[in-house]
Amino acid sequence: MSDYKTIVFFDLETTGLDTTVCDIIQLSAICGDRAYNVYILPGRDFDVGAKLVTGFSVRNNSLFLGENPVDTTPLQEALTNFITFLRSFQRPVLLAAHNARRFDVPVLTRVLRQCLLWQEFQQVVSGFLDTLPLSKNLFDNLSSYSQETLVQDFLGRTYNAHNATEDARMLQELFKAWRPERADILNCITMTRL
DNA sequence: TGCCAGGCCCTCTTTAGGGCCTT
Repeated sequence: MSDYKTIVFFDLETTGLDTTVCDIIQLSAICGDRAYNVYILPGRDFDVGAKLVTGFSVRNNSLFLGENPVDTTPLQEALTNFITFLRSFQRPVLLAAHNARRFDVPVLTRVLRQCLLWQEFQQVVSGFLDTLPLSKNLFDNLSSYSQETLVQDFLGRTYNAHNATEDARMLQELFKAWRPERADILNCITMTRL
């Protein structure tokens, strides 16, 4: 039975677009005023596009955002802490991201399975909400449905896209502005357990 | 040198192709 009590908005920055191999370098989530953010040192090289778009790089085995080094957390610990963060909300919890079904979900699912945390995750998160089809269902004939354009159109502002913290925060703001009906939301959910 | 994601959606479609969306 698909249902939810809490929606947590999240975003990943990764080393590339190939969901079968890319590494997560930043994981951010927000629900109301409560936020989670972590940086992870990738185990593989960045695709050229990802380096340009995110501004992340690795030098001397350290992760940099622009010219600034950032503290990193081992992947296993980062995911465990993420699940602990999610567990603090009223269940069932939905995780929402833009283009979640095609990008964030396969990446997050793969690394959770690799770290043997998928079952623990499933106990907390009942499903994923994809705000890309949600936006298309809610609003016909927009020129673009990219998150950056939607933020410009609905919130009237530009922001630091491709920083996971800002992306997750802006997605939450968009969702508030859209005020979707429960039925609209349930139409765009992928359950974690079938 | 040239390749380098992939599934959904749309249309001048279905014996197909190109754009979108995520990094």
